[in-house]
Amino acid sequence: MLFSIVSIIVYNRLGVKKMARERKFSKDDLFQATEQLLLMHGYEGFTFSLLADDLDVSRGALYKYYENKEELITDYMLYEMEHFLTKLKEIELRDGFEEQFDFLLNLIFSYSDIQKMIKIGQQIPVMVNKKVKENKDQLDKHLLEMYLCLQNFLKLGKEEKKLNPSIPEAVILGYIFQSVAIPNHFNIPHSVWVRSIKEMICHGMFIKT
Amino acid sequence: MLFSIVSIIVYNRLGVKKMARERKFSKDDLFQATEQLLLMHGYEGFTFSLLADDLDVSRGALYKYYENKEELITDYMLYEMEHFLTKLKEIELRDGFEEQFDFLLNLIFSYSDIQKMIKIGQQIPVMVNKKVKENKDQLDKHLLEMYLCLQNFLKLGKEEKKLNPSIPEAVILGYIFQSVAIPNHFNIPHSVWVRSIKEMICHGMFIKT
DNA sequence: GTTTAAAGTGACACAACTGTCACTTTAATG
DNA sequence: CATTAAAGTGACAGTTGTGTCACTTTAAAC
Repeated sequence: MLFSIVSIIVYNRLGVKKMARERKFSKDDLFQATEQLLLMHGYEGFTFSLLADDLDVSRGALYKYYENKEELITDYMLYEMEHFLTKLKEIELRDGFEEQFDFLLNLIFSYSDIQKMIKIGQQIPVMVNKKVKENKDQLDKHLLEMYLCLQNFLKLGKEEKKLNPSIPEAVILGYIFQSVAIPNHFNIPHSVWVRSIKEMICHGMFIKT
Repeated sequence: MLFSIVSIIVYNRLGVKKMARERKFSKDDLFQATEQLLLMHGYEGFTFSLLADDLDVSRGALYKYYENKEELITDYMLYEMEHFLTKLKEIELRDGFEEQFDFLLNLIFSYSDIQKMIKIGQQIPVMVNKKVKENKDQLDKHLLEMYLCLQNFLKLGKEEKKLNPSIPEAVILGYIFQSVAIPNHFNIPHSVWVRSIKEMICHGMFIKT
């Protein structure tokens, strides 16, 4: 059973306000630690023991909120995805394709681990329990919503006669999202890096002829 | 201690030829299973138990060849990298930048998991034992060699006045390698997929003006 | 057939993670 | 100050993985 993790105020059977003992960690603490440990150890390497140590609570305490790690991880992903989607929808406020492209690229760079997280999400077995299945279904719904939003973005690019029509939309979107995963082994300054990435996405590696 | 895994013929102290019992699995069986399980479960999820089950031998038998999974994994990676490098060096036999680019892209698509494997390689702790450290050092040497080979490829592109000089080499190479990792969610046919990716890398998503 | 040495087995002790639960702590409420 | 209920704890049993080792199996060599 998942309890309200936001509000500490709860009500007993008679509807009388009661205050519980103060939490040792906030929802943000929990999700931040989850993210960090997931990226560090991967899905199979992530454990409640690691998480409990990181948050400085006992392992048992975590089971008050989640029955197992799948439930926690999908819940965290849902949280991240909802934040990302909220931001992404602001793209429609930008005028013109190139403005929207700039916006999208900056957004993706500020959520640069989303690609890794999607992969980790795919590793989670569906049949763990009902809650996990619900979370995964919800995540799929959000992914679809994201795709629809980005289709509008590409549609604008085509209307403005800027996009090469012979390249499938899926390739363009995949290419844009994948770009944040390119490892900057030589520590090229961030501004140069982003500018170069943008140039590659727009015009490729060849000299304009 | 790592024994010869290639030849079954061994010699005793007096130099007399002796034949050992036949192996239940070949080096290829071993590495193929290792690859598959690594890609499926990731570094931390990979275990000797899984591997032994997959090869249909006892766990104990594996310890005859490798002291631990780090030793096995780095050995497998070295093997893959050496194969890849051998193939890559054939790039110099191709005439002209565009020919070489075609060759490189095809090669990378045929080793499409190399990107994932490099990431997994980074997760292996260095200080496990001497053998692991040696393998990792050797891997680094091969990565450098690979980079040098690719620098020649880019140099040719610049000499032929085809490459945009304002884009850092690391970005171009990063893009080429990363492109195989773009997930083909909509199952676009392979030939269309590769052609589109190539078009993106060469000229970007914008219409040529 | 006997010898030899590698290949393979299964059991052991140890360590880590899981899920549960009775119990303690805390702080607001009455 | 007694009550309440959530927050948190630590111990327990169960499972899975680790590394080792004495032992058995195999097949060539003599």
